[in-house]
Amino acid sequence: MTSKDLARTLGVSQTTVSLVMAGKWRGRISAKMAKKVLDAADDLGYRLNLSARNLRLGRTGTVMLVVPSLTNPHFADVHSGAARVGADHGIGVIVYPLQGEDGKGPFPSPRQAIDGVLACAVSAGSIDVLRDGVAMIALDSDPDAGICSVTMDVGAGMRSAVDHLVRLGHREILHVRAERDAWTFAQRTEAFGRRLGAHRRVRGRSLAVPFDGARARERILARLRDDSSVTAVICDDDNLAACAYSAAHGLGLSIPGDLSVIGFDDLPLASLMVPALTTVRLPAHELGRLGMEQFLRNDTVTAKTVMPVEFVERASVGPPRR
Amino acid sequence: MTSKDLARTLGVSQTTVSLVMAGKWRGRISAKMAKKVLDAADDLGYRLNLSARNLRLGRTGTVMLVVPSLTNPHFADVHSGAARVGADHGIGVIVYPLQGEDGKGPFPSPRQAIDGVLACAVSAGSIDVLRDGVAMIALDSDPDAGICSVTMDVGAGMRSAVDHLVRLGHREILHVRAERDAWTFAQRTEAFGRRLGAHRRVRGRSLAVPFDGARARERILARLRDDSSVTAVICDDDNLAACAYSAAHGLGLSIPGDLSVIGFDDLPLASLMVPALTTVRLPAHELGRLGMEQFLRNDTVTAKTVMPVEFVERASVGPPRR
DNA sequence: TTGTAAGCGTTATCAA
DNA sequence: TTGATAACGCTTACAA
Repeated sequence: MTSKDLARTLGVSQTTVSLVMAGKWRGRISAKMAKKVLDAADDLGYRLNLSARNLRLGRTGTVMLVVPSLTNPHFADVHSGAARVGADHGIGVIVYPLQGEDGKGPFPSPRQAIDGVLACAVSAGSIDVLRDGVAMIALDSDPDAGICSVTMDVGAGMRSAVDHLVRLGHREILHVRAERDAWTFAQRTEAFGRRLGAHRRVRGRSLAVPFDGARARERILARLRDDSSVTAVICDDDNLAACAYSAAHGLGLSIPGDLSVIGFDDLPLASLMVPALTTVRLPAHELGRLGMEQFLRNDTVTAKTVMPVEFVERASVGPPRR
Repeated sequence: MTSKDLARTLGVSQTTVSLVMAGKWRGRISAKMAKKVLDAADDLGYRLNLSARNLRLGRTGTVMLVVPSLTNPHFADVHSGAARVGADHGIGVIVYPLQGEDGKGPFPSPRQAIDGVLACAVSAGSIDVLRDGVAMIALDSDPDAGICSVTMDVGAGMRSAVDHLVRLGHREILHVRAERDAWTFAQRTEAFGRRLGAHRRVRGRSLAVPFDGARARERILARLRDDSSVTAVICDDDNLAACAYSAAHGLGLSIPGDLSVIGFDDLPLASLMVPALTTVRLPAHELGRLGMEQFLRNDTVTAKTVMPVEFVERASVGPPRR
C-alpha cells in the first residue's frame, strides 16, 4: 500500500495524502478531507516508506551512536544524553556496537542510511573506517584525529586518583589498565605514568587485563599474590574495580584495610559495591548531550570540547596498612 | 557526488558504475574498466546513497533490536546473538532502547527504515505500538500477543529457585520483583506465587522495587529491617541481587549465613560478586540467535519457541540460620 | 482547497 | 561488454 494507492482508492491526489500524513495540512486541506485520509490510512494499514521519504528529503533524521560494546552502562548514559537532545530536534539515535559481548571482533557495519555518526571511545583505526562521507563527531576519542571532538579530562581524573593515594601514604600503586586500543585508556595510562614520575619514592606498576570479568579477576589475583607490596590499585573502569574486589576477596585481603581501590566511570554499580567504590565520575550523559549538540551545530570547523571529571570519594580507599 | 556524476565524469554509463560498486561486475565489465571506476570513486569520494538503494531494493538489510534499556549487559548478549546470525545473511542489527538510563520514558521512535523488529522484554503495549507494518518477532515477551515469539522458560527458573530454597529449609522467602510492566517479570511473579502455594508451611512475600540501584537498595533494606523473619530473597535479576547484597551489608547480615540470595540472568557480574551469586542463567545469546533465525525464516505462521533456563549454584545460598 | 508533475539516486531489464 | 530507460514511493513548487 503506497501513498499513490491510497490516493487512488480515495479518489484524491498524492499531494493530499502526503500533506495529511506529514501533518502539514492545516490551512491547505479541509479538516473533513484530512480525517477521511487519516481514517483510510488507518483502515488500509498504510505505512510511509521511509527509504523513499529519506531519499526525497536528502536526510534520514537518524544518527548512529557507535560504541565499542553494549556491556557497559556508561554507554547507556551517553546514548541517553544524545537521544534527549536529538529528540528535541526530531533526530533519533540508534546504537551500533562495534563488537559483540564476547569481543569476537566487529560485526559488519549495518547497511544503514544515517545523517551522521557519534563515535564513542573507539580506536583511531575505527574512526578512519567510520568517517567516510557522513558527518562524524568523536566522543571520548583522540581529539587530534582531525574531526570535531568532545572529550572528558580523564588525565585529570587519573591525576586526582594518584594524588589522593599518595597523600594518604601509598607508595606502591598498581594501575589495572584495559587491554583495549582506545584513546581514552591510553590517556589514563599516560597520565598515570607521568604523575607517578612527579612523586618521589612512589612506585607505579601496570597490569593490562582484558575486558572479561573472569579473566580480569584471575590476572589481578595472580598479580596481587605475586607482588604483595601493592597497597592500592587504580582500575580503568568500575567493572575492573569489581574484579579487583573479587580478587582481593579471593586472597583474603580486606578493602580498604589491606588494599585501596579506585575506579573510573561511577556506574550505578559503584555505590552498591561493598565497600562503596571511590571512583572518577565521567560525565557520560553530558558527553552524549554535547556530542549531539555539536552535530546539530554542523560546524565545519573541528571544534574540540573538553569536559571536567569529578573525583568521588567513597569507602574503598584508606591509608596503607603495611 | 552521485553515481550519475561519477559515470559522466568517467564517460561511462550509470549501469557500469552501479555494477562495479555492487561488486557484481564479474563477467560483465572488463577488469580494466572496473578498476577505473573503483579508483575514481575513491578519488572523488563517491558514497552510495543508501536511501536510494533501499528504495530501489525494497529492503534495507537492517533489523532493529528494541530493548527496554541499555543498562543491562543481558541485552548486549541478545544483540550479540542476533548480530552473529544476521551477519551471515548480510543483515545488520541496530539497537534501540525504549527508554533512557533515567527511565524517563521512551524517546520517540527513530525515523528509521528497517526490515523488521526484534522486540525484547517489552510490554504488551509497546508490542502493539511497534508492530505496525514491519515484520516483528517478540523476544522474552508475551507469546500470546499473536506474533512470532521466542521466550525463555523463566517460570521453570523461578520454580527451581523456590524448590532449592525450600529443600534447604527456608520457610520465609521474599521475592524482590522488578517494578516494570513486562511479561518476563510477570512470569516470575506468577511462578513464585504458584510454587509457594505448592509448598506447605512456606510463606512468600513480595516487594516491588524500581530498576534504580540506589532506590532498590533502600527499599530492600527497609523491608529486611522491618521483617526480620525473611531468610532468603529471590531477585528478578542479578542487578537487583547486587542491591540485596548491599542492603544486607547495610544491616550487618552475612550472605549466605543470615540471608540467602538468588538472582536471574547470570551476568558477568554474578560470578564476581562476593560471595559468588547463585542465579538462574537466561540464555540471552541464544535468544538473540533464535530470534534472528526466526526473522530470516520469515514465517507467516506465528511460531512459538521456548528455551530452557539453567539454575546455577554458587555461594550465595545456604541453609537458614534462624 | 486540491491536483499535476518533476525529481531524489539507485538497480534491473532490455537492447545494442 | 556496455548503455539507455524505467521504475521504486515520496515531497513540493506551481498550476488550477
